[in-house]
Amino acid sequence: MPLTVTNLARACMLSRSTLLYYESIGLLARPRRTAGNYRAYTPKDVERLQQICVYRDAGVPLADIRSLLDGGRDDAAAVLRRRLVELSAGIERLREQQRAIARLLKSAHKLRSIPMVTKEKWVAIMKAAGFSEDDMRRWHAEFEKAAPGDHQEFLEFLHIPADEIGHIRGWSRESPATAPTT
Amino acid sequence: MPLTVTNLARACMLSRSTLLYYESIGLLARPRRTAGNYRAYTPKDVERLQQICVYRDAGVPLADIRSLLDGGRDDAAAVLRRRLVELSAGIERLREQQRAIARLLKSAHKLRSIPMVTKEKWVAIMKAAGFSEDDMRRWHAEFEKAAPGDHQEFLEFLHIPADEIGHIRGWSRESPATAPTT
DNA sequence: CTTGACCTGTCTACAGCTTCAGGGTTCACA
DNA sequence: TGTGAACCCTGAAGCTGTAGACAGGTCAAG
Repeated sequence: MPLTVTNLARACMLSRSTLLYYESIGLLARPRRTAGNYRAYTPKDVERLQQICVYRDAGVPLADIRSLLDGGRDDAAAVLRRRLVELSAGIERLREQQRAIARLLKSAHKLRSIPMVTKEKWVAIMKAAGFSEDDMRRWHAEFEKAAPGDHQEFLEFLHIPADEIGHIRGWSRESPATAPTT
Repeated sequence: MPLTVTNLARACMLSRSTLLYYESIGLLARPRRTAGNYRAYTPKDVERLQQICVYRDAGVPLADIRSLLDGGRDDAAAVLRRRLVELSAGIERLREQQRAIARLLKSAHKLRSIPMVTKEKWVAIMKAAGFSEDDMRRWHAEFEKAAPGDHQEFLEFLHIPADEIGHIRGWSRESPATAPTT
């Protein structure tokens, strides 16, 4: 009546695959085998697995668990304290997501339209992408020259009022598309 | 001056790879290309990406984001509320881990020895694995017959006192290893 | 014309598993 | 003795979302 892999897995609330995986990465030693080549776990294997589970339940990465149990000399307490810090960060991240969702739901009636790209946002994006004011002027000029229709559409897309659109397209036509940077 | 992939990525605090990945899975449309085959993103692309980022920041899986933006008709609010529930569960899991670590650290002086396998634990494991009292008796008998030395070692391993070990091995030898289940 | 900073697509890796394909073993029951 | 269910085996591939490396194309400036 050897202790087989599925039985041990059930006893430890893990899946058979998980045990096999642990064995494959060397976290769990290869247990002895029965005549029929079935895994037969010994109490030592079980003890090891239980230790693994303790750390696993604490969310310690498998690599760390291995070094704790094998190398032995990394202080377990240090690893756990490090994990504690990670956990705080993790919880904070999730809370941040909760807040983001709360904000979205609060403006639920606008869900369809978020996020509207406005002139301001577009400029911010382009600036963040490293475009200078000059770059943008040349970009408009280029756009106006190459595809005036699309340019108009684009400006409408940014929800810019008609008169300002006229203004922009005006100076876009005047300024040379390939003007020097200075 | 087209808006290229790296620039857009930087502007949105993503990596180039991420944008390429989104494009590869069809979450982001393939943008138009310049003469030199560079990606040139339009405001529409940018808007799409911004919407993606909004949901991404809320931790919504990419598949859900796609169905929200494309299929359109899964209620965004429903997805967000579902995500909210997941987040609560996630936070609770992390808190549980914190508690587990706290318990471990409280008994720091014992860190070396956790978790000791005792007779009780072993029996619990075997029971959880579906072994009946009878199964275990037969198991002992089998063990005693096949490898008496290992049996002794195993019992010591479980921290069972010497006299009880003698007792167990005694009846193990007497009872037939292959006794019927009844 | 070269230099250097961009861009291109493709491939690999990460964690921690799960699932699959294509078999062998064990055991109770007829 | 045969059959079927419920196990077991190995090895490989797939999953999520992202990061980074690679070899080569493109482009503006000197």
